[in-house]
Amino acid sequence: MDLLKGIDRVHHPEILDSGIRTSIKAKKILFHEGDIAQRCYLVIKGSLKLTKLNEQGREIIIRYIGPTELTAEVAVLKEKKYPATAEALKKTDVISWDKQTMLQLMRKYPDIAINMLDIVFKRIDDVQFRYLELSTEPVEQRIARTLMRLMRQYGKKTEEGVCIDIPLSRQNIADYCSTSHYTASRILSLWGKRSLIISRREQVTITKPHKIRMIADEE
Amino acid sequence: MDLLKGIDRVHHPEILDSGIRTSIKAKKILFHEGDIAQRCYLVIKGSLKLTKLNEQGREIIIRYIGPTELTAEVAVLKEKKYPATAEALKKTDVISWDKQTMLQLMRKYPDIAINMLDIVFKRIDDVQFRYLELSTEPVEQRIARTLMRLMRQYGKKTEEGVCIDIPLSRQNIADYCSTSHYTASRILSLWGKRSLIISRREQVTITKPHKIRMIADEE
DNA sequence: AGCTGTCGTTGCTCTGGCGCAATGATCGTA
DNA sequence: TACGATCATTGCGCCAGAGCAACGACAGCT
Repeated sequence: MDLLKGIDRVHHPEILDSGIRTSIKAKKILFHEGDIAQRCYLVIKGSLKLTKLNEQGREIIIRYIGPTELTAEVAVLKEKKYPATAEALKKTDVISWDKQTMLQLMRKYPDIAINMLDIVFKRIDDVQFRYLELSTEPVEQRIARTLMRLMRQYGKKTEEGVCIDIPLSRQNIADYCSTSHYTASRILSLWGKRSLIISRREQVTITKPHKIRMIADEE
Repeated sequence: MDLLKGIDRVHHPEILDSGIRTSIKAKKILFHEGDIAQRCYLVIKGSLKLTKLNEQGREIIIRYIGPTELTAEVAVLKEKKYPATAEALKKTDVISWDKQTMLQLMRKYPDIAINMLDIVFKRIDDVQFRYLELSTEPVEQRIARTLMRLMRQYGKKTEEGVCIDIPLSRQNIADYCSTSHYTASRILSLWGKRSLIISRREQVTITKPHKIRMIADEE
């Protein structure tokens, strides 16, 4: 639990209970880009997709958010807008806090504030790195890196390989690494033929992680 | 002064004096990407260029940092690395604080912590927006937006127009909006012929800001 | 003044990847 | 089980922009 790192387990219930537990149905929107940020959210179960739209209505995926991850931290400050839209991929449980409650918590447990800073810095690092990637790496490499990222976040071992356990269309992959669904499809189907992955409708299983990693050229 | 917003002027000297004032010569490096972050910096006079390198050694510019702006906030947390390299464009004066001092300050003046959060959230917003831009807008538009940004940050009124008052080569512009210096040169020289700008060696003056703004297509 | 090195410009070529169109595969629903 | 809707695949043409090469302009140094 990123937010509670370093805090004695005894206090966890108090902290979590001070928020409101809600459940969002699959494909429902939790908050919209541009709305005034009222609450920040911790995902307990399920998954969110965080996206932004440009003026022409093209969607890009900022990231996926799974259990134990926090989002909309910006809600702790006043008069801020949500910088992106969050949509539930499946039935998703979250705990949310409004500004006052979260600030009180941070005052009582300063580690929460530190952890939040830590989360936020990691976020910056992440976007900046992906920005660098987008500037300088070709699509194939970006897709490979995206699969590696998703594998680490959502990978489930199966007898076929590591399955990325969220609904993941070619369009989603394209939106996540800024390409077209045509290109995403072409590359995935190529990798499928080479047996690096098994690709089904809205689902990818990685059978040769090391090979994908080589294409990603990490480090 | 972003960092001191909302804090009584009486306390400013104490806060600023608790840091160390240093001067960096033009073209000298203040900190390197990847080094352990020891201090965070407030620019008083002059300017910094913040860059990242990819594996192949290609440079991208994250942003320029001018007076009253803060950088390397990440240094308040332990064991963090500088996420980018900062180089002085000209002789630049900064005030810097180490982790302990800054944390003490934040404890004594909680507004500093709030302001820092605010700065950091603005940073995320910024990168995410530029990421969206890079994904979806053509080069010409990105260059126009970059010029608008630099104009707001470094614009000086002259009789010719608004001059961007930092050394700014075509290569710099290219690194800032992820294109090649060839393309940057072609576009700037086109705009020069249309008298939207006056472009000299390492210097750009915008004579028709509204036209550039139209190309940037802001809002 | 002349030399050297950096920066800027521009014609040319080449290609990564976009987007259309057509088709096939699979899902949910009645 | 049949049908519409969404998702995936692939051949094809096209073009924005990268990169090379060659040259010009200007700055700083001796």
